[in-house]
Amino acid sequence: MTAGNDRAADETPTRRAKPVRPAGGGVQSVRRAVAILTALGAAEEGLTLTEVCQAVGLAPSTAHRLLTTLQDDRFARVDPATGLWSVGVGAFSVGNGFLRGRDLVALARPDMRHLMYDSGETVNLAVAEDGEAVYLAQVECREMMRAFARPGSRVPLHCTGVGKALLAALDPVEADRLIAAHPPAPMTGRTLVSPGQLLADLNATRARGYAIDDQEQAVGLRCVAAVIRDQHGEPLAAVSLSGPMARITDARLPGLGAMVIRAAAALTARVGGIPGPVA
Amino acid sequence: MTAGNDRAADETPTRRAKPVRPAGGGVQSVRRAVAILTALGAAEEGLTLTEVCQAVGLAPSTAHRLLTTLQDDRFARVDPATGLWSVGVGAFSVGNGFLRGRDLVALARPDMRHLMYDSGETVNLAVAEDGEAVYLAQVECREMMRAFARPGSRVPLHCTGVGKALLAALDPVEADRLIAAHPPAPMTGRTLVSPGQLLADLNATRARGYAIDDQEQAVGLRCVAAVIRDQHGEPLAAVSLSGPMARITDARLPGLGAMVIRAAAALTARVGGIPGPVA
DNA sequence: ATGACGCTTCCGGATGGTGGAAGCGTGCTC
DNA sequence: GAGCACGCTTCCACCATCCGGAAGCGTCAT
Repeated sequence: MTAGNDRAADETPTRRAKPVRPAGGGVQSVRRAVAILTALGAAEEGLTLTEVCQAVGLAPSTAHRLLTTLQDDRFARVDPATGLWSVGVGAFSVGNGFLRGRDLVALARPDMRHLMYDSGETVNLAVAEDGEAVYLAQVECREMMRAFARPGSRVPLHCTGVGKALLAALDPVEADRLIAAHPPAPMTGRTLVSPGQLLADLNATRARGYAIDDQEQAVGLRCVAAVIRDQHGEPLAAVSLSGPMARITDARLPGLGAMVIRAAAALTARVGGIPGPVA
Repeated sequence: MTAGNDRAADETPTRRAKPVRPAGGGVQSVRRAVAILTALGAAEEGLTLTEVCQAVGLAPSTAHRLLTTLQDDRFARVDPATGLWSVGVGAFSVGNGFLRGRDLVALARPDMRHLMYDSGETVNLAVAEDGEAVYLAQVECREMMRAFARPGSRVPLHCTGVGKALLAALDPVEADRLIAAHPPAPMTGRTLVSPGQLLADLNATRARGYAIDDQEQAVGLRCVAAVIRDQHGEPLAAVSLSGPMARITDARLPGLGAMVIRAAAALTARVGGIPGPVA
């Protein structure tokens, strides 16, 4: 929306030199509260009041008032001993409401567990959202060394198993648009950064039925992934198996790929989807 | 929700009576935004603007402005087709930050102490790990004779209150797998060793809401236990009350069971969990 | 014991929020 | 197909609400 901030003549010389809205019309205090929550959510261990102030650029009194307001609703909490603020249960409960409506996660969980038992590797479920993949759920394996992806965290599409599985299942023009909008950034030395390489890999993915991420996101991490489709045959989500190079060997790839394809097919059926019009 | 909107028909002639802000002790718009998010999170399928207004008692324009502000930060989202508002990815991502630093032991301690005072018996907290139960924390009662479980120690699932509470809450195939992997060993003359007995007891546990260990782990030791669930409704941990036969009499069992159920429910809420899909 | 730092509370001022009303757009009914 | 009704969205003037400087207080380190 065009921020119509130019209506008031603004002739007044003593006017604030901050006429432009940071990001358009909104409710300032709500926006600030959200920024604070986001900062808290990104923090590893919790933040002191001063750190919150630095993170969002607010006066201590303002930040404190917002924090205590959030605290009243359990959206934020403070450890009295350390004075560290962190995300509260309320935000967690509400955030999990995001998964409601499409009970994908609830439906997927049993299949994910079975897949974890069959393969012995960590299973992830992710959806595409705004040109990135968002992890929705994870079933961790019991190995000492295992991949960890926090539900809710975002990763690029071009360098992850789930991302490439989703991209490969999209309409090509849509995929091109997404790739153009989010230029592939190199994460490791093996990341596919040129559109040509990436498109070739997506073709291979389609042919093979599952995507392979061979240390393209993180060194030493491999995964395989397959797509779950909705009732129109369009990609809805992706499941992946991920683990260290030491366990996900070349020899195991076809077997793991078959497992993840089978699980994705089961999930597609479970959500009432149909296999896509395969080329 | 009795939306206590008292704006109309107030006694306020023209002047606020300078209250001690019984409920206004925060930032109004933030509080309202949080209320909206909570309403969205509780909704099964999403809410129309009008429903949001009714839920939180706001004017449509105000609710709309708050919603669009939240939408800018991805805390809320609207389906253009249906006009239904729901919780956005941003809230999901941020909310999951709660899991970092969700220290089950620290969160549980107050409730455990409370439970110990109410019951007069020793309280234990345990999680399932690799087919066994691991004690995480204990609040000891002040009786001379009391059960002792060292935090960190492992016990079998089949013969302990916490273990059976956890088993009973698991997916049946999962429970079967665990029982098969860890064949029930007899600890006392009363230990349930046959799978049939054990499964029957797990059914009884589910029906009753709490597990009973009647000298199945150690002679003279009885306990009751109930399960704590995570955000998916899956078992996360269990709390138990344990003591000598002399004090944990048949007559007290139902009362103690109710207490342990109540404590487990409180803990489930505290960790952002939801009650499981009851059978 | 003294200082320094950071958290919390308070308060006047004016910025930013509020909600009534008008303006659409859409989906029904007739 | 026309009209209607409902609900979403934008606009605007008023003023309640929120902002942030400053003072007060507790805690920790020197």
